[in-house]
Parts: sequence; C-alpha cells; structure tokens
Amino acid sequence: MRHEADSNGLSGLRVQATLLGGGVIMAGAELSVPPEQFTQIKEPELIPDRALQEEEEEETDNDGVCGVKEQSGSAGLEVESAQGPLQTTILEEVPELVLAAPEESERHILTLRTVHFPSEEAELQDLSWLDPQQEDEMQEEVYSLQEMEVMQFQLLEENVTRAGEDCKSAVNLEESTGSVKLQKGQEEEQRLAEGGFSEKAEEQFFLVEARPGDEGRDEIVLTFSNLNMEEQKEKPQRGQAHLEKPSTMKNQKKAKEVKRTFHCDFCKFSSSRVSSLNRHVKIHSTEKPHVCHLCLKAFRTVTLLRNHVNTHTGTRPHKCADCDMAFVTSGELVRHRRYKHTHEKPFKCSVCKYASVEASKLKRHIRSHTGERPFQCSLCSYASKDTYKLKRHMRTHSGEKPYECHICHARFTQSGTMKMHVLQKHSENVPKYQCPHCATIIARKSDLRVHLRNLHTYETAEMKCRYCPAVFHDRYTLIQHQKTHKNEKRFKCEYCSYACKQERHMTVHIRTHTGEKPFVCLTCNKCFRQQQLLNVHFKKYHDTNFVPTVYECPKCGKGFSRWSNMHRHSEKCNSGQEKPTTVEKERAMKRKPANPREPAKEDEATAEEVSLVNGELYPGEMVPIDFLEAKTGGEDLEEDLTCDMILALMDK
DNA sequence: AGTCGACTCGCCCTCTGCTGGTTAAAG
DNA sequence: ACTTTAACCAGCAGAGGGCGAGTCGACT
Repeated sequence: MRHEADSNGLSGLRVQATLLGGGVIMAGAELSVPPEQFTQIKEPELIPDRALQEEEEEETDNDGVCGVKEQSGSAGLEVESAQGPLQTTILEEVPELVLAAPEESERHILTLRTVHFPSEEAELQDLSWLDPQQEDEMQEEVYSLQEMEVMQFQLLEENVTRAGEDCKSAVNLEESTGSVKLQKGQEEEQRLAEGGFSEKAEEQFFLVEARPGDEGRDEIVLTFSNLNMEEQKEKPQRGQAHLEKPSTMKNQKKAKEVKRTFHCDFCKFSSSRVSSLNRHVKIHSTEKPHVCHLCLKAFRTVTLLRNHVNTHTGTRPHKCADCDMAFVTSGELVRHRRYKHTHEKPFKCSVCKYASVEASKLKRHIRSHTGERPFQCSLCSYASKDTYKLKRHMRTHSGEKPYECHICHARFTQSGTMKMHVLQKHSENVPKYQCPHCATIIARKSDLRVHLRNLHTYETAEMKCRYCPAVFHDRYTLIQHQKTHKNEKRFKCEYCSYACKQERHMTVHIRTHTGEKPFVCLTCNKCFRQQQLLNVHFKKYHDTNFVPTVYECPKCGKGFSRWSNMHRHSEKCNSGQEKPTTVEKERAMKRKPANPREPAKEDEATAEEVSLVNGELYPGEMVPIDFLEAKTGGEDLEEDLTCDMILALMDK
C-alpha cells in the first residue's frame, strides 16, 4: 500500500486491486489527503474457501456491491473494474474484484475504510514512484471523486488448503470477509444515521497492496497506508457495524440469520454479543472496584488486577523456553520469542526490506516513506514521527538534561550523548577509527565520515597546486603534493644565483641588489634594510636602559659582545684556565657585563647578524654562530658578513 | 464470567549519523 | 599576529528494538 501526498490538497482517488503472488487479493486506493492522516490496517484474517463461496452467492443479490469474480490464468487474481474510469458517480459503477483462483491456498484480506472526497477537483495521482513492474501488475480504476464519499475495502488473508473449489464461491461483503464492497445505498444510509458523514469525514488517500509473505507463511506485506488510524478506530461502524465475519460453515449459516448488534451509548463501539458490550462499557466507567492491596491502585477487571499484582510479586507464569525471560501474559511471551528467538516478522514493507514483529512498528516505519509527522511541537515548527521523538525534542525547549556523567557530573540531553562522553573522556582503550586512505586516526566514526568527505572525496573540479601546474581531484592528494614543495628553494633571485624557501627572505635579499634601506632611525637618520636591524641599532645607541650581553673569557675575564669572539680569544689566551663547558657557555650568555659598551662597528655587525634569524629572535638577542665562523674562518666577521650571505647560510 | 490470544498504544531504550561550535596546529 | 584547517565534542534528530499494559473477539 502506498501513499503520496497531494501538495495541492486536492482529492483524487485511484482504486487498485491486484492479486500478487498467487491467491492474494489486493485492493487499494490512492487518495490525495494530508499526509498526517492514516488509517488502520487490520490484521489478516483467515477464511475458508467454502465460506467465500457462499458469501459470493449472497453478494450477487446485493445491489451496488463490488463484484468479485474469478479470473483464471497464471497471473492469479486481479481486481479489476468492470467499468471504465468513472467520471461522476463511482458508487454506481463500482470496480469488481476478482478472487483468487481456486487453487490458491492463501488469501490476504486487508481491511481499510472510510474515504471521503469533499474536494470539487479530482486529481490523478502520479504513480511514477511505483515500481514499474509492480505497477504493471495492477489494474487501476481512476475515478472522479467529487461524489465519492465512502469506500471500504476489505482484504483478508485466507489460508485455504482445499484446492479446486470454484472461485465464484463468492465473497459476500454483507456477511463475510474476503470481499470488497462499495454499496452506495448502504453507505448513504450509514452516513445519514451518523448525522452527515460528509461533513465529518476527512480527506484521506491510500494505496493498498497486500500479498503473502515468502514461503507461504501467514505474513502480510503492506506498502503505504495514509489513513488515519485514530479515525478508523473511532469510526468502526461506518458501513461496517453490521458486517459479520463467519469463519466456518456454521457461522456462515448464522450470518444469514437476522443478527442483532449492540451499540455502546458512549462511543461507537458495537458488538454482536451483549457480553462484549457489557465488558466494553466498563471502560467508560470510572468505577474500578478491584484494588491492589499492595499499592492501592484500582482496576476495572479482576484480570487487570491479577496482572498488576503479578508485577508486584514477580509472578510471571509464562516463561521463555529459550532464555530466562518470563512474562505476565502469554502474548508477551509470544512477542518476546519473535523478537529474540524465532525472529518471525510478519509485517513486511514492500517498499523496502523492512519487516517487523509488530504492526505498530511497520506503521511507524511507513512514516519514513511517507514523511508523515503527526506529532507537532507546540513551541516550534518541529514535528516528529512518533511521540518519543517529540518528547525528546521538547528537552531542547525546556533545557532539561536528565543524563549525568557519574564521573565529572556533566549533564546531557540524551543518553547516547552521555555514553559517548564517558567513552571518550573517561574510558581507556577507546576505539579509534583509521582512515582507509591515509594515516589519520579519528576518535569517532561520524568524524571519520567528515574527514573522508572533506579530504578524500573525488571532486570533479580540478584543484591546482599552489606551487606548480599540477592539478588534483581530492584535497588530501593535493595537500600531500604541496608538501613536497616545502623544502624546495622555490624563490630564486633574478639578479644572482641566490635561492631560498621563503618569500620574505627573498624580499630582504633583493634589497642587497637594489640598495633599498626602507627602515630609518628617526633619531640619527641611519637607514637599514630590515626592521630588526633598526631595532637593535636603536636599542644600542638610543635606548639608555639597554644593557648588552657580554661574554667573558674564562681564563682572563676579558669581555666580548659575541661568544664567538670570546671563544676565539680564549683559544689563544695564555691564562691557563680550562675551556668552558657548554653549561658555562650558557651561563656566560646570560651574564651581564660591568661595562658592556663595544665599538660601534661591532655593534652594527651584531645587529646585522641578529637580523639573520628570520625574526625568531628578538632584537638584541645573541645567537651562537659557530657555523658562520666556520664559513668565514672567523676573520673580520662583523665587517665581511652580509645579509644575503647569512640568509643563504640559514637556508642551507 | 473467566480466560486466551491477537491487537494496539505508549513508553523507553539503543544505535546511528549529521551539524555546528570549539580548539589547536599549521600556514 | 592573523587566517585556515581539521579533529574534537556536544547537541540533536532518524530509525528501530523491546516490552508493559489495556482492549476486544472468541472460546470454554
């Protein structure tokens, strides 16, 4: 059964009835209605062929009843219309349903009901979403819907072992299941009895498909139902209250007798048994005479009380043979066994492979296909597909954070979030996720997904390398490639053979060719090629608080502004003291001299020297430059050293 | 009337995945 | 110092599993 919303809100009806898979009656209608409306799909019921045969005999007497006739052929049953598309009054020209071939052993009968089409305009629904093959198997009747107010389908599942019975053993809608009925007069009567049905009914649409499950089990496969479950529940009598469903020949004969229906005065419940009605009426009563002696909770029936008391006493008489679980009722045990042991899932979605143990789960699942969101948040536009999600969503408005980390007491809105928090923050041996394309290890699966999306997704647009003409289609490869350029001396001087890795080095170097000295001392107007040189110059000659570092010879105590000079001196010093250790060297670097002033020439050279450090040292800081001495032989370093020389050495 | 089984509603849970803010490293 | 980038992290929603409990038809 499939459903598709009509965005225009117009009504349209498409009646479809098809037999699939041998012996399954399929009946469906697709109507454009608001997607929040669903109807109830009744469980399949089993009826014998013989009953169907007698039912059909009676059905032929009913005017306006959708006929059910046999159709032979390997295709099995098909519901087809005896008429062409109806333009005005569908109730006078009803489609005929064809029952399963006699040899069919199963029939699924699905009951849907109550379709009202108040709109003046009828629109055919697009069935393009249907599987083409599936669609081909359906015969459709498309009706103008203006005057169609009520339709009722019943599709019952029947498991019949006897073969060869005449399929014309009809289905009498009046007295049995397994039939489809569209009886205008009856519906009109019912509508009038209910005080104007057309005003109360709401638009609904649905497309029904039902077929037996695999392996001939008692399974029912439903596609879409967009009929309002609640409404179905609330309006069980519409054109249906008087229906009987005899499952045996005995009941069939009973059905032919005049049967009396007992109606509830408080709701639309009715039953053929007064005992059922009496029991039902109790649900409208506030009287709950059966009180639990343990918690004083009251119940309407002794059965409910007994089940309740069992929850206190732990009495669970229905024990699972395959595990330790036990239940108060047998139904719970059956369901538990389906979930945990037999994995029987009778409710199957034909749109996808989903199957469920419970019908309510299939109903909930179908909302993921239809997009129906019946549960509207009262505070925002959010609407959910089930009550729990709405309740969970409401925490975003209330700020409620019911889940607390037992270690750091952080609070969370969802248990899963807290669980992840504990795992990531407070657990050892946290699982990690290795990227299959690179060495990256990521803590969360979802973040790995983001990583894959951002770095390893193929992009149709070419991404160019920043340094060469190469192009790539994923970011990771591009980044890896660009890293290969990292150690290249990509910047080459146009005036000499100098090359370097960083552009800012080249900028400084170029000034040695152009003679440009853009940094001017505002005090003495001396110009420098680099800001750092100017800074050092200023400190040494114009900053009265500046105290330069002095390196003292460990042998004679003579001071030097540079460690290399001191070291050169110390090698030749005859004072007989030992060469300083590395630690002593570091101490010497931190020592402050009594009289630090050095000749201006050396100071300037020192400033030049400091400028080599690519800004990693602050102005005035001393740098061990053994490598410079090795290069220059330590002779006249201050005078001979140029910026570009040092830069070249640094880059090496 | 009692009981059973099927059906149904509702609640709560877990798992999953996306999103956007934060943070630290790299450029 | 600034920008960019990617992992980290909490928030939040989608989907589905499992079960408690109430109702009702059918049977005894």
